[in-house]
Amino acid sequence: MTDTAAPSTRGRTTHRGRIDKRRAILDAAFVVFAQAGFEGACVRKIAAEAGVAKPTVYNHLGDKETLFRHSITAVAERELAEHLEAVESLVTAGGDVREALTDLALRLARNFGSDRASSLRRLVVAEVSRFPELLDAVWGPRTNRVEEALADRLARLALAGCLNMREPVEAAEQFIALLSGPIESRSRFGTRRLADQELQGIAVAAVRTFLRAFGAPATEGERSAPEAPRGEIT
Amino acid sequence: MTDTAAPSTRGRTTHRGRIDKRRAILDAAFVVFAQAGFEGACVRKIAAEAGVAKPTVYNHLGDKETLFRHSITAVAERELAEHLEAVESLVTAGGDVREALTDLALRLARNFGSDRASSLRRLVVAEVSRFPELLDAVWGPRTNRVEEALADRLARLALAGCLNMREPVEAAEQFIALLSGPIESRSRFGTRRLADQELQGIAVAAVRTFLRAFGAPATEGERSAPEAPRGEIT
DNA sequence: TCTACCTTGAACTCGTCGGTTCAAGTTCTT
DNA sequence: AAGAACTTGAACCGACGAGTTCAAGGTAGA
Repeated sequence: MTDTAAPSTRGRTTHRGRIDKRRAILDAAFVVFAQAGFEGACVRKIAAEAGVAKPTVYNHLGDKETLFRHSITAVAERELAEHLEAVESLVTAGGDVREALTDLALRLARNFGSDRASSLRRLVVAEVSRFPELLDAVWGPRTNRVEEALADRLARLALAGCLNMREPVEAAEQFIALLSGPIESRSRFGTRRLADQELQGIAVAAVRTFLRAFGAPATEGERSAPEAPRGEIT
Repeated sequence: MTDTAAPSTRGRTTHRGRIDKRRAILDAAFVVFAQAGFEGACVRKIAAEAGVAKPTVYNHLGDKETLFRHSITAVAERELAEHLEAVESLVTAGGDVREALTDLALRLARNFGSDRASSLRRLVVAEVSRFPELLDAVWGPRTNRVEEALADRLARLALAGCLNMREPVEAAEQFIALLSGPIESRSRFGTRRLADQELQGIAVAAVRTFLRAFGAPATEGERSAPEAPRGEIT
């Protein structure tokens, strides 16, 4: 930790080391902020975690506030991109709807349940009164961008006859809720790490309930049919 | 603000004023903590908000930490009691299941959406790493007590043939998720105050989806029947 | 080799906050 | 009236943290 500047980055162009240090500072800042909150974190600790001197931190990102903003938005963008990518990949390429939805649910659940995601959520919720503009970076400008994208996909599935719903945005909202709610609850606000098996259980349960509510009439026979085995994914 | 000690509390019995002051301090502490977080809040401000001198605060509740704990648990207990009371009142006394569930959902939604509740949630989420034991006060010792109580009620409804489910705890978890998820999302983490009409819409939508998934086969005709008007409660 | 930029560690300023002390009331009890 | 308990304002202390300054290197490019 104290030894920085891996020699591999030496022979590069001038500003290569700078960029590495900036990234290290941002990463360290997120770690320390996530653990202590904005007020509780001190810049000395961030500098130490980044393996960098304190003036260097102020040299790269002037304020503690801007440091906070940048470190948050950096991971928020990565997180949002992952969620969106998972949602965009929801297609019915001839396959089963339940399978596609379960796949999506599992990917989203793993994202939601990750340490980075829960730390990010905790931080933003905690400091939303001090930094209200961070909501836009994490969720999107006006409404939740993940829900929007999911609503688009669900609407196409409904048009294709694979689903049965009137309000795709409402259905998307509830799909996300069926996932994130239990994850938040069981992980006790991100305190307890959820095993992958538990995430699978939550995802399967969410999809089961979702399809019971919004499954297409064609596949309705599943409702009274004997349930698929519950714990694991087949 | 600077003028303290409303004369109305003067002529009481000796310890009456103490209790009033203690309560005022706890209330003020919650307000200030909710707005600034644990580290961000300073005792001077709490004392000022309570209309009380700073030593009085330390006289009643020694530490800043114990002050925090007490102010949080006080609010949390009231909140939890309200939720539990709402859940306990879920009975099917001959009436319609949808009506009873909608009633419950609306009461819970109004609780969730209140300023106190979202502030409480924000605070606990923010400081859960510093005060992990507060989760027990807010949620219950091991699992969410509201979900437990709701699971009991749902199980009885299922036994009475009004609902159709295998895992009442899972159904309860999802019912709560269908409520709290959209409320959290639409209120933007408690930043925006939700109008009562919006809360009604969320409650009705949650119950609709829940009954589509777990409604008893007897009332299944509702699934393809024309929807009830959506915005308001009839 | 020279120069310009970065980094580093340490010290420093300045403000704030948690917590205490104290003398001077104020109110209730006896 | 006497005394106990509580409150108050103000001052005080020690600690700590944000942000700056500075002299001493280090490194890259010309």
